[in-house]
Amino acid sequence: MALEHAILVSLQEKPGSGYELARRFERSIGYFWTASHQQIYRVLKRMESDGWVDVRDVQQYGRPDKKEYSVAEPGRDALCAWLHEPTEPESVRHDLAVKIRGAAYGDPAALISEVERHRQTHTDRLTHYLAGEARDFGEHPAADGPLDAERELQHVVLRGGVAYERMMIAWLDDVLATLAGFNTGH
Amino acid sequence: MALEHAILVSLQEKPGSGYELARRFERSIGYFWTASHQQIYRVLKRMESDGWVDVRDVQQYGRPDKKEYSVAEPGRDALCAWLHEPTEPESVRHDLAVKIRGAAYGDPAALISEVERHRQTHTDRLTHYLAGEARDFGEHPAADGPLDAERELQHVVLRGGVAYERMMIAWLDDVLATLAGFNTGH
DNA sequence: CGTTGCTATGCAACGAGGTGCATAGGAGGA
DNA sequence: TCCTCCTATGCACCTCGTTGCATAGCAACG
Repeated sequence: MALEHAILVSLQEKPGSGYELARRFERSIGYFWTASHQQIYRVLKRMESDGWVDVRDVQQYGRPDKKEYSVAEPGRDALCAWLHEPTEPESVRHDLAVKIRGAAYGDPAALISEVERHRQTHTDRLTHYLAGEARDFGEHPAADGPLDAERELQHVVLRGGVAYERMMIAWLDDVLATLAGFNTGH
Repeated sequence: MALEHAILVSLQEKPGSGYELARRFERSIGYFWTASHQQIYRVLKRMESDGWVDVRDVQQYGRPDKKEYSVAEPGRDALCAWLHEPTEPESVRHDLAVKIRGAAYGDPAALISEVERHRQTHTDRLTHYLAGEARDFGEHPAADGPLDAERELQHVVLRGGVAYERMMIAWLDDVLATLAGFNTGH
């Protein structure tokens, strides 16, 4: 029930079309909230009919026209209200953890390549995050970037991503060492 | 599409009823894969009609009778096959991260109690994990517990949970320090 | 006896989310 | 010219998951 709010935040940071939002959900926002373009278009329709966002037709040359969405007053109110109500769920779905526990009843060695693949994904993301951090949050003092609060809050969320990836890489190394123990007949 | 597999893993570790599975999904397995009892009963029905699990009526005294499920041959095969196919999604849904980025357009101070509440939840979970680790994976050598592989794999997953909670607590402290910076007008 | 609470199973309805497909304009290459 | 790819929007269908409710046995308490 919070995709609306993720979209509101993204549109506050910068107005854009459904397509552009979908691209943002493949990076930045997408690192802690995933959404497909179908979902985004559907929710944007609802938000528009609820008056949360305004739409503006934008003609483009060299590419199809688009609809640019921006946050309307009721949308800002809804976002503000959401910030004040508690968030509980944080539902978790770690396929890999289930697989690791399940490996005891199959072939533990078969998991090694899978775990290594996940490790690679996480090192790639970490590299990507660190590059983004150096680019957007280097020592230069804000310059023409976003406001201080916006900027610092984006930065602390990014640091969370960095911490998460580092933790995962260290844990996957632990998992690999454990799996290796079975091969060498520990 | 992996609740079936999570149930298979849990039933491999120990056969049980839908109700008992629901309890397990409130702890242990539930720490990395959530499921409600309605979902579990529905999926168990399907797994039974697919021949993945066997059912046995168990009469109980002092409490209602139950159906005890255990993994059948096709279920073991399905679990083994799943272990060999790659897992990609790992879809993420971090309300709190969205809220933190959104706080720039509302009242950042309003988030402090929310973040502190989350921090408390994570310290509680960490304490709980560490207690479980000391209980189930203390220095005593396996004793009458599960097999070595099963035991070690359960342990490495638990260590993952511990690492995750520690990372979250450290990050939430970072978030709180950042939010405090706005109050003191850094 | 009625109430509360735990064990145990289940249905109905709804909304969220994913898969697959359709459409359409334009760019660039074979 | 056809093919492929990128931008851009959208529908239809189906599954997953949540919410709310219903049933029923038994225990403990007042």
